[in-house]
Amino acid sequence: MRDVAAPDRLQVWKEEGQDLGNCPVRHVLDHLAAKWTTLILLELAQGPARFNAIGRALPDISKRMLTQSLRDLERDGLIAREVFPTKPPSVEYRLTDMGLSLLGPLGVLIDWAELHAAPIAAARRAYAAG
Amino acid sequence: MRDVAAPDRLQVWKEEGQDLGNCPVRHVLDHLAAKWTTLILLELAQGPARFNAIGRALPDISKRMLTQSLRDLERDGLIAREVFPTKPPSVEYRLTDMGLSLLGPLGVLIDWAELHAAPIAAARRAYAAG
DNA sequence: CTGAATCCGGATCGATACTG
DNA sequence: CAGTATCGATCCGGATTCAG
Repeated sequence: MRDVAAPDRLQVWKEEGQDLGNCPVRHVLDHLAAKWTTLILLELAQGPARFNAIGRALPDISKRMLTQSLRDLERDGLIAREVFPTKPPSVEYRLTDMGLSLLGPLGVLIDWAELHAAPIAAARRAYAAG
Repeated sequence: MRDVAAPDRLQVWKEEGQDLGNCPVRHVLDHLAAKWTTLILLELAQGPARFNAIGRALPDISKRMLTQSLRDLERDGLIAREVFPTKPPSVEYRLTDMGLSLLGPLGVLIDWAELHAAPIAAARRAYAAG
């Protein structure tokens, strides 16, 4: 059970003298929070896709953010970018093995989020009211 | 296996006409990414704590951010705030049941992050070099 | 088609000083 | 002890425009 292990994690880190403001976990969480990277990962989980195909799948993303998010993910080795020298050129993005392995933990979190979406919304309303 | 379910999630959402830019999952991920909330949750996982105690455990957090992060978590019902009318006053924060239930999924993600921290760092260096 | 470059408004964050 | 108020710097994200 991770419910038992998790509480000790922070203590272990502190004993190891980890920089809590800059630990490896933070980098991962930052990515997940980047507003689009998670959706891109989920989209690519359905198979490789090209730039505009991803853009179409995520209606409200701008080209700027799509480019930036893809670069971030590529930089961390979660997705791979392959250019086909066709005319006009096409670029395909796909999950790497590491990116694929993130889908599991991510799914767990998504399950939690969906399960608790209603209680959270309720707590928010209660907080606003009181 | 969630590795199988996750890829379909996005497709399901789209079929349901979900607003991908504003889905419940996003709210949760935003919190985890808020740079401090995760650390606060881990700290409180070790037991209830008072304002300054949390602050001391997280060396580089400012009072401003600590207050704000605690408010956010309280607002969403992940932590509870109890004021003791002592003199001087003391305020204790503790995880709610819902907050406690988040530690599991969070731990899974942390495990992944720790396991892949080295490969990610390597990918980053390789990207910077190439 | 696939991006890069630029500009800009708003949100965010940290430090400081102050209150009950 | 437990915050609040305010200011300034920085960052982020969106729209637009340009290029290969």
